[in-house]
Amino acid sequence: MIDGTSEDRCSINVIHDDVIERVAELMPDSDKMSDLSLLYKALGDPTRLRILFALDAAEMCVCDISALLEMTQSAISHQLRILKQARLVKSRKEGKMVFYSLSDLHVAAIIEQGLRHVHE
Amino acid sequence: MIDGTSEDRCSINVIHDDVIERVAELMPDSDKMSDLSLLYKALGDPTRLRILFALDAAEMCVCDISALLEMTQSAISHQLRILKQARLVKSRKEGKMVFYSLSDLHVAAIIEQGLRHVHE
DNA sequence: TGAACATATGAACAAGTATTCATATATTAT
DNA sequence: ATAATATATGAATACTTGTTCATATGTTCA
Repeated sequence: MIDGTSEDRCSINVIHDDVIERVAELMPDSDKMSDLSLLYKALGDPTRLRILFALDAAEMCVCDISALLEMTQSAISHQLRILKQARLVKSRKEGKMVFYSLSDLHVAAIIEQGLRHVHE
Repeated sequence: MIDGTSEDRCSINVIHDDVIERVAELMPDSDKMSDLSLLYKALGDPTRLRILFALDAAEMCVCDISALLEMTQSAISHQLRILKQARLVKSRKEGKMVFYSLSDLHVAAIIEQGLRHVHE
C-alpha cells in the first residue's frame, strides 16, 4: 500500500494522500510564513502590546512610555527596537527626545481585531 | 519640580504628565493584554502558522499534517496542543484518528489580515 | 568645552520554547 | 487477549527571549 508520494514521517504511512496533495498546492510560500510569524512574534509580548496600545492613543516619547508602563527606560528602548524592526512603529526625533507612534492605521486594525477575538 | 504623580522610572522625571494621564485611562485592562499576547504568541511560530494555513484549506488528521509539513508526529502533536489551548483549532475524534480544523472563521480572518500586512 | 539628560546598545542571566526521544493511552482488528 | 497503529505526553536539550546593568551616543544649555 506504499506509493512513491508518501513521506515516511508518520510511523507507517500517509492516510489521505489526496488531501495532502491538494492542501500542499494551497500552502503559501514558506518565506511568507516566516515573515508572518515574525510579525506575530512581535505582537506576542504583553509589554510590546501595552506599548502599541499606548501609541494608539497618543504619540509618546520613550521616557513617557517608561513612566506610563512603570518599566525601565532600557527595557522600553529594547522593545521599541523590536517593534520598529517589525515595522509596527515609527519614530521622530525632536531634540533629545524621540517620539514613537504606530507606523500606520493598519497596525491599529490588527490589534483591535485581536482584542475582539479575545472578547468571545 | 517633582510632583506626587510622577514615577521615578526615567532617570530624572516624567516629561509629559498630561499625556501619560490621558493615555493611562485609555489603556485596556492588563489581563486582557496578557490574553491577547497569548493569542499572538500562539500565532508567532512558523510551524503553527503552517498548520493553521493547512487547516484553513481542509480538516486534517495529525498524521496527514505530519506528512504535509514533513515533521514528526510528536512535534505536530505538541504544537496542536498549543493551538488548541489558544482556541485556534478544534478536534474531532474518528476511530483511532483525530481530525483538526480551525475553531472558527474568525481565526482564518486573523491570519489573512496578517498576510495582507506582510504583503506591503 | 563641559554638564545634564534622553535614548540606544552590548553583555549577562533567568525564564520560556520547539523539537526529539521514549513511552503511554486509546482504538481497531484478528 | 494480543498486535497494530494513531495520537498524546513527560523529560531532556538546544535555542530563543525579556529584563537588568553598565555604558555609549547624541543633543541642549550654560
